Amino acid sequence: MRKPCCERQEMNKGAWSKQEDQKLIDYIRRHGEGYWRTLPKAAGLLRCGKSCRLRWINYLRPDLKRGNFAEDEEDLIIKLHALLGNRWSLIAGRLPGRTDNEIKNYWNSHLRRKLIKMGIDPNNHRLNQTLSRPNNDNSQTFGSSIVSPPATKTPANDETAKPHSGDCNQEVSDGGSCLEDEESSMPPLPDLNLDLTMTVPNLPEINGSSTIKLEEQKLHNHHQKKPKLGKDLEVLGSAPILHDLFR
DNA sequence: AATTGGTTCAACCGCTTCCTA
DNA sequence: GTAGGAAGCGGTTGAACCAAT
Repeated sequence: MRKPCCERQEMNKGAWSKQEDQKLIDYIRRHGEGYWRTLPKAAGLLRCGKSCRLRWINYLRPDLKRGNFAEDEEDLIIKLHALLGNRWSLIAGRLPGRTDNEIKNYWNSHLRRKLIKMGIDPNNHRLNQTLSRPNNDNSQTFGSSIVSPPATKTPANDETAKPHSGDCNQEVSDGGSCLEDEESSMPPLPDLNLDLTMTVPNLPEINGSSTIKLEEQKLHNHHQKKPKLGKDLEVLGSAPILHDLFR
């Protein structure tokens, strides 16, 4: 049996009050991030550690950039989504000041619709079959062989979304690497201009090594305790397609 | 002014991954 | 090699907000 995260009954839930925010900010200023499990008690908060972490990461962190997404940010998200699927944290790693949650929300509320309007399937970033191919024959059509970026988990394709499974042995990017693997047998992608450069201030130069540096910095910021970026880091470093793109 | 329907986004939940003993 | 705990991730939910009627 799995223990619920907030097993104590007296835990607060729902929206955070100003006082709670302040307590969390004060505590983290004094002691730094991390140790989420013990933080709430130490900070005098009636929240579970998970909740504190989320609140800090998504809302209270001082380096957050809040506000509307710039056009180049939109572009970058779309391109990264095409490569990585719903790996929001990885995508967020390339957008300084943006959180995975924010990007995920923005994707679901704006970008998805935008792509649909353009006749592009947001799940696989290909031109909608109905538009591009009136003759939708069957599983042979590219629809089924589409690289489904790992993302869109449905019971049916859930497997491909899981790192361990899938036809693309490399966890990564099931999206990315599959994309590459199947590239030759696939119909051409709509011109998404997969040039992943963006003019955002503070964005470290985008290339293989800086990519890794960025992630390493995250590690460093995270109390020596190595978060589970290992795989993704590896992935980013090794995925040929990304390697090339970020060179 | 009230109601309704759509949208947004903060927060929660359940699962996976990683680390350590 | 394995089990347990902690952290992290992505999907989902629901309250708040907004525009249309």
